[in-house]
Amino acid sequence: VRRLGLFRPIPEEQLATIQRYRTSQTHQPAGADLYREGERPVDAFTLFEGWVMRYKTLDDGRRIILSFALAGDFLCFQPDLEAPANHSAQAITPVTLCVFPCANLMPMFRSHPELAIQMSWIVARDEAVAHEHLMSVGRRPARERLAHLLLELHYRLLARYPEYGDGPVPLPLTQEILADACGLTTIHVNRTLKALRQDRLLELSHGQLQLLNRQALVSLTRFQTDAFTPRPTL
Amino acid sequence: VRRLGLFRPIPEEQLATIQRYRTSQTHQPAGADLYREGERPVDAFTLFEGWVMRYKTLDDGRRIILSFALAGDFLCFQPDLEAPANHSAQAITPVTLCVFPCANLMPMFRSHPELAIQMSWIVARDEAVAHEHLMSVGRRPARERLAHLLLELHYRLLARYPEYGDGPVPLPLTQEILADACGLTTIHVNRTLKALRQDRLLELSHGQLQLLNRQALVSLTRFQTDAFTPRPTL
DNA sequence: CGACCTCTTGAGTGAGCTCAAAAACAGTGG
DNA sequence: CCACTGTTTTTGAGCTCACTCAAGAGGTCG
Repeated sequence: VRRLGLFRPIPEEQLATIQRYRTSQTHQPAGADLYREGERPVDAFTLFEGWVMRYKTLDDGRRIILSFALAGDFLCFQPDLEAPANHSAQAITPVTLCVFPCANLMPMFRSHPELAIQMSWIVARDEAVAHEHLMSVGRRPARERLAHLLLELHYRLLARYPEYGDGPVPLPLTQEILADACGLTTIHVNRTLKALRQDRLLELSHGQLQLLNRQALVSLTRFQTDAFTPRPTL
Repeated sequence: VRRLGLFRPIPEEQLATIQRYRTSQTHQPAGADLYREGERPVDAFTLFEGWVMRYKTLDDGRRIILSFALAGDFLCFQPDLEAPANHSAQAITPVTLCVFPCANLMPMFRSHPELAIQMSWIVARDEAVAHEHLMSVGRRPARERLAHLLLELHYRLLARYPEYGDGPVPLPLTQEILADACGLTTIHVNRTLKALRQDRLLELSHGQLQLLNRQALVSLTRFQTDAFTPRPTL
């Protein structure tokens, strides 16, 4: 029961509340769509385990990945909960989710205002992350852009799973996914990774990421941790 | 009194509350910094009149503009209100602001939960706008990118000031600002604007934007209004 | 009437793209 | 355990969109 939606201590009373509004947890296989741009979402989620990507597509197939969600992140909150979703979300690995029917969210906030405040924190953090990506995609060259993303993910993984320490961390992202997150082509991501590897900055293969020179990476990308420190979980 | 922070009707009781937590309105000249990345913000604002840009810079001067705020938008809400700001905001034109000391925000939300819910709406809308920009900057070529931004601004202006109708709307942005919003160079923005003008899609000069072929612009940029419709104001 | 932005145009370069194809890998069923 | 298939990674060659550098024209404000 301790792990039910909790990645930091929450008062007992509040926990009981949350449990009242969520239905039980579910599993989804890799590749499952959690919700789709243009369709009215029925459920919101807290991610327990696994990787999820949030993305948008243009009708000709161009895609941009908005963010990666890791354990503890909340998915599918949007301004108007009755409106169609403005982006899609898909499981990258098999995932475990805690389901909150969207229709329950507003009542939940109204009866437990503390949760509404927490939600505004969560969304504000998501916005800060989006701003960080905007900076990368708009103003950093491919090398810095990719390095920055990998540093971000490494930082977030380590915050969540400190046991990884200095060793390699699992990173189940294809080069195509990295490309869509950085606004580059798959091919150019490949070449850029090769360069980073040759410069002994990092190693990425077989789904494992190893930072070889964190110092150099941080100064190359001017990496700031602010935006990526975890926030309270619902 | 009707225009004090209100761009849509708000119940009397709620209005009284807001007024209790805000100090009176102020004016700032064009170019004034409202808050700066890395410094702890003291006030949050509702913008009454004028244009504000939110932006981030890298230490070597590269800059990206995250969003433009128009009348009714709320500025300077962030996850941790005690932390240094993660981006800067500057007045583009002279502005009129309604000031909320940051220290008052949390107490205000706690005593009036409805406002916390509205804040999460506002932030979620800002996030959706950021996502839209991410799509542009990451996946659209210069022409579409610039046209999309101009359409967005035109759409938002018209929603706020319907009296402009089909005519030209004031757009007090330099090409350098447009460039930093699109992740392009000033020079390339200039050439791209020239091309859009020659193709009779739009006219932009002397701070006036005129759409000449809205139809073509919408289909060129696949413009969706969803993200940009106004939300409740604080 | 200068001084300073902002806008405009030209010429040349390069980072990242497209097209094409081979090599490595992972999952599947026999 | 292996052949088979589809996905992912890797490499080469050539091109183009957007960038840099440079300089002139136009506006605006003291």
